[in-house]
Amino acid sequence: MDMTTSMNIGEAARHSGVSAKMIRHYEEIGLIPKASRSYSNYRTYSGKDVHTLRFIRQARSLGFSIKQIEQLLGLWRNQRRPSGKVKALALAHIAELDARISELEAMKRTLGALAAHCHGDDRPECPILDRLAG
Amino acid sequence: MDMTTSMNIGEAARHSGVSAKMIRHYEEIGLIPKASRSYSNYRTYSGKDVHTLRFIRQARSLGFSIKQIEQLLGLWRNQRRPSGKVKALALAHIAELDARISELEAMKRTLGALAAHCHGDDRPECPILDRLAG
DNA sequence: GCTTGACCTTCCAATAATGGGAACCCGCAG
DNA sequence: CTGCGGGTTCCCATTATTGGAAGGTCAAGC
Repeated sequence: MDMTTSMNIGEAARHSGVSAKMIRHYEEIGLIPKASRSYSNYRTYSGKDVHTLRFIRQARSLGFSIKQIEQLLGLWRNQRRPSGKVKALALAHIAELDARISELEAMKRTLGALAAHCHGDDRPECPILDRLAG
Repeated sequence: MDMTTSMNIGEAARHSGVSAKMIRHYEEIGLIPKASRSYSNYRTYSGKDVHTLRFIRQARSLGFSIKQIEQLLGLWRNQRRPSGKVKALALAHIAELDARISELEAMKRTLGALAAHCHGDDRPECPILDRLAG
């Protein structure tokens, strides 16, 4: 599949790992440019487009938001980008991940401690409910 | 504030830590029963209602979903509940938390490794973008 | 008694990302 | 001609929460 291969959205989806639904969605919100259309109004994609879609999928799989991916795409396409900007985006995202992880771990810790003290049998008394009830 | 104190939604919000918006929402989706209304159609809440709202807020702060909270409320209100059911809910939620934490940590690990190898200066080459580009 | 401001009401919309489905069009094979 | 496997658009649902508009109500102050 070279850069001039032209394919329908289904093929582009298969080759990129991004669902056809999402490809249309990304176009609609402007993350990717509007695809050119065939005579019968079908969207057509090139190998380069598929490459972009893979980039997006990879970024999504690392938890980047669409807005962040917009930035990343811009930097990717810019041959004169300073890698510092990319790194800054990555570090900011890592910080967000850390914040979310901390939140979840705090929940887990609290809940784990409560569950550890719950008999978990047929008796009704339960420190978990007691805590929730404040 | 005893169990017979009657208050408007704003007060109930202040006392429970749940926003008035969310109280209305919880009523709408059936998580809490429809509040009784004053002559002028204002929702009225008792201290007991506020207690329930606090319970909900606490459960939300531990990451329980609304559906899970529905279950928890049912168990809380049931004097003859088996604590095993509560514990099962808690453990299931802990498992979900674990799964989410693992996902986020995998992202963080990958991204951290990539960032570590990025110069982060004015030069354009960047292993982060290289990885995203596949 | 009237105005003002704080409060309440309902309804509608938006967020982030994705999936599901209906109704309809297109092209090819049997 | 029919059927199937694409494609198209449009609307809806998810999860929890927030924002706002347009309007009714209540208490205080003048």
